[in-house]
Amino acid sequence: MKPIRLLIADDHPLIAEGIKNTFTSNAFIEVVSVVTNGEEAIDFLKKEVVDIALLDIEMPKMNGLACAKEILANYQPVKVIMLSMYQEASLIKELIEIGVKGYMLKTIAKDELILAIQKVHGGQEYFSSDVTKALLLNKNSEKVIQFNEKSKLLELLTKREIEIIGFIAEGLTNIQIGEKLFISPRTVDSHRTNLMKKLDLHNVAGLIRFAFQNGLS
Amino acid sequence: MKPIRLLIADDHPLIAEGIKNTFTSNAFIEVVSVVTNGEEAIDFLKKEVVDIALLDIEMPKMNGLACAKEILANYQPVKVIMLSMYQEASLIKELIEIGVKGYMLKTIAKDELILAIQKVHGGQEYFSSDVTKALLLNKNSEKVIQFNEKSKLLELLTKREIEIIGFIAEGLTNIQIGEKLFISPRTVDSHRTNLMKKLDLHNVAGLIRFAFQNGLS
DNA sequence: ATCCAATTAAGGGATTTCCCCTAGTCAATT
DNA sequence: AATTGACTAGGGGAAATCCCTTAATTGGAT
Repeated sequence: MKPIRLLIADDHPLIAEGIKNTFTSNAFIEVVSVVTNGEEAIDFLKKEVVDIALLDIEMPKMNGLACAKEILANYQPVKVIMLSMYQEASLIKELIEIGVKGYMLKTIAKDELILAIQKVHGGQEYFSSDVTKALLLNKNSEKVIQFNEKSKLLELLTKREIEIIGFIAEGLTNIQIGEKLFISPRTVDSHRTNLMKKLDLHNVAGLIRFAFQNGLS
Repeated sequence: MKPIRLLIADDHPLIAEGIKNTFTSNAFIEVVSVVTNGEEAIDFLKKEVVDIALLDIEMPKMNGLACAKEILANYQPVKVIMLSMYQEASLIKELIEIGVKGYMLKTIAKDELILAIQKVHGGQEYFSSDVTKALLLNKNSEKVIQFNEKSKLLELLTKREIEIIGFIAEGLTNIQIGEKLFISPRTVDSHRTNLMKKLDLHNVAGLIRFAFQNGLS
C-alpha cells in the first residue's frame, strides 16, 4: 500500500516541523513538503502529486481559506484538511461549502490528527469533536459570521475611506480628521456616512469594531 | 559538558512536540519534560532539576505569565524564556520586570530558538529581533503603554460599568442598553460618563479600544 | 470623448453623545 | 451611627454624530 502523500502549509516553522515529525514514525503517511504560505502550497501542487493538503488558516500571502478554494477548484482530487488555532465556527460553514473535508484545532493530539488524515483519505470527513460542538453552539450567533462578511467588504472600501476609518478608530472627531487631511469636516462626514452605508453599520462603535477586526487600527 | 535541561510548557501538543523534536538532534539541549499548562510545569519543577523553562504565554489553568512569576519567585536559578503567537509588546515590559530572560514568537526558525536557549543559559538575554523592533516602535506610542495602565485600570471598574462598556463596544446606544438592563438611558449615560472619567477617555472610540484591548468585547 | 468612481463640499435636521451638575436608595464597612 | 461606594435618575446645554440630499471636480478606464 502506497503511503498517503501529505503537504503541510503553516507559517510557523516550529509547528510545521512538529506536525511533520508527528509522521516520521508512521509508514502510512509521507510528508512530501512543508511550506509556509498558500502561494507556495499552490506552486508545489503544480509540480507534484499530493493526496492531502493540511492547511493552516492563518498564513501570510495567501491564507488557508483562499488556498483551499484554489485547490478545490483547480487541483482535484487533492483533499483539504484545515488546521486552526481557534474555533472559527463561521469559517467552518464556508469551508464545508467549498468542499473542505476536515477541520481541526491545533490543540488535538497527534493520534487524532493521524486518524483524521486516514479517514479523509478514505473518502470520509473528519471534524474534531470540539469543533463540531462549537459549530452547534454558534449556530445562532451572527457575531462571527459578520466577521467573515466584513472581510470581504473590506475590498469595497476606497483608500480614503480606509484612511478615515483608521482615524475614527483612533478616536479622532470629524474636525480633527479634517485638520489632519486638510479637508472639510463635512467631507469627513460624507466618508463616514458612505462607510456606514457600505458596511451596513449605524454608529462609530460598528466602524471601530470593523477597523479592529480587519487590522485597520 | 552537561546538556541544558529544558522544560517545555505549551498547551498545543503538536507545537510542543514540534519544539521537542527540534532538539532531538542537538546534543547540547535535553528536553526533560513536555507539559501542557503552568500548573504541571510547577509540579515538575518541584521534583526535578531544570535549567530553562520554555513557556507558552497562552495556556489553560495557569498561563505563562503567572507561571513565569511563580518560577522566578520560588524556583531560581531556573531561567525562563517565553514563547508567544503574537507580538505582545505591553506584556514584554512586565515580563522583563519580573526577570524573564527571553521572549520570542513562534514564527522563529528552530536555529534561532536553539541560539536563544544557549544564550540565556550562558547568562545573557535573548529577545528575537522582531520582538525588540516592536518594542522600539511602540516606545513612544501610548497605545501599548496604555494597555498596561488600562489593565490595572480595569480593576477600577465596577461590574455594572464593565457590563455597560461591553454593550457600548457592541454598538448599542444608551437607549438600547437601558432597555436591555431595564434601567433609564440616563443611568447608562451616567455610567458612560463615569467610565470615561475613570479611564481618562473622551469618546466611544476610546471606550471601544479599551474594551477590545481588555477582552471585554 | 464619455463615463464612472473617488473625492470633495455642504444644507439641514434628527439623534446621540459628552459632560457638567444634583440627588436618592441601598448595602457594606468602619 | 456614620461613611463610603455602587447604582440609580434626571436637568440642561454644547458638541458630535447620523443620514438624507445635491453637486462640483478630477483622474482613470472603455
